[in-house]
Amino acid sequence: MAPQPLPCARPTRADAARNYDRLVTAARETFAKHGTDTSLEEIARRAGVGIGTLYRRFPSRTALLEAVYVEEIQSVCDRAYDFDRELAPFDALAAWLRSFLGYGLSKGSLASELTVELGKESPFFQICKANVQEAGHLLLDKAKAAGEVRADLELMDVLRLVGGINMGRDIAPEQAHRLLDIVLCGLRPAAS
Amino acid sequence: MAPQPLPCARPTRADAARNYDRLVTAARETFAKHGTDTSLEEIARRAGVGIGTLYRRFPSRTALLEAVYVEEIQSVCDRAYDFDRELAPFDALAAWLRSFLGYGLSKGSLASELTVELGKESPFFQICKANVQEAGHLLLDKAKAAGEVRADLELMDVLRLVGGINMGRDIAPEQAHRLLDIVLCGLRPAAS
DNA sequence: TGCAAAGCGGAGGATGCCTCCGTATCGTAT
DNA sequence: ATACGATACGGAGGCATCCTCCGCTTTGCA
Repeated sequence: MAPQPLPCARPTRADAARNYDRLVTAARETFAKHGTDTSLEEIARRAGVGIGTLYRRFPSRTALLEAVYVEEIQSVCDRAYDFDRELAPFDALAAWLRSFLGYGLSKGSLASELTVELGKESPFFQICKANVQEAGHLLLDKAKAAGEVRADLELMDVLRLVGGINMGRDIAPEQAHRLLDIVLCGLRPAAS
Repeated sequence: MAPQPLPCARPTRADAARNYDRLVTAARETFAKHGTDTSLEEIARRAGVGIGTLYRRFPSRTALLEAVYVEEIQSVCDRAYDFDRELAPFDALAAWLRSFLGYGLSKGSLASELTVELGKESPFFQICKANVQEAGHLLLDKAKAAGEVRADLELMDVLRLVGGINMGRDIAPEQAHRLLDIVLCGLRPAAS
């Protein structure tokens, strides 16, 4: 089953669409550079729109985060299918988790908020989560079937663990990868 | 080597000491009940002191967090020595990490902030960290010596991993313990 | 008992969140 | 081309929080 397309809230009217794009672009840049606690007024200013416009389109800070990063999460999901095709079951899972982690690292503190949001209820994230879960299940189930990971693993546990790795802001990438290696070892079937 | 005593910023003058205690107590209760994003003015109000007094004593929200929880972190450290005495190496390490995790869980979102702070530079946390590391090294090194965990583990990696588990707020305790079990498996020597 | 040092506390400036509504712009029907 | 209803814009302003600053009070000591 292919992942569901993401719903898109981009408005139809020309001026509205233009402002939507400006806001998302400004938010992407600003969140990446200055962290997700940048004031929304600052983002509106950079986008050259009024604060009212921002709030009409994105009722909450989270809504803006969603719009900014949903697309990139999707690309992480998509990669799962490539890995599945090209690698052995465990390696595919490992590679995917690595890219999942890498995605988080490249986004700095943003990753934390996004991973936290995985538990929340928002139209965007519901679908995102479904896509992540679908991709994850594919890889995890194959690895289970091949006997290369413990059969009692729950996907959300694995994701949460990987997500937790870069929760502590400013973790060094090489440390993050060491942590992931520990987790990957933990996924292996218990040595009898 | 016994852990170092914690430096105590408790002031000497009677009125100052009284207010210090009131603030810490109010903060402890309020953070526990309403999360760490309670306004500092609210805490000052509950403590029955002015906001100025709070800020003079605790220049930042983090400083207040430190004062509140340093003592409890210490108790987690202390338990390491009990575990060391009473359990086999790996079990002692596991038990300690479990209590480390349990400490975090019981504090809700506070745990995140504290774990993040482990990387920071503050007089309080420097010593805290030293104590945690000392306790952790004791258990980890013994487990390594017994060949019950991988020899290449770094203590801070392990702590960060465990700390990361309850970074995602609102994790269910049983899920948290499942995650810890995965991590514990990951600490084991690679099955040859 | 008197006094200097230490402490107190809240007014107030700065900033951020979010709402509301008068004005401007767009798309379309004529 | 024009007119008009729907849609969108944007910033003033209400509210909350952060944090600083400084005149007044309390304390401990001589």
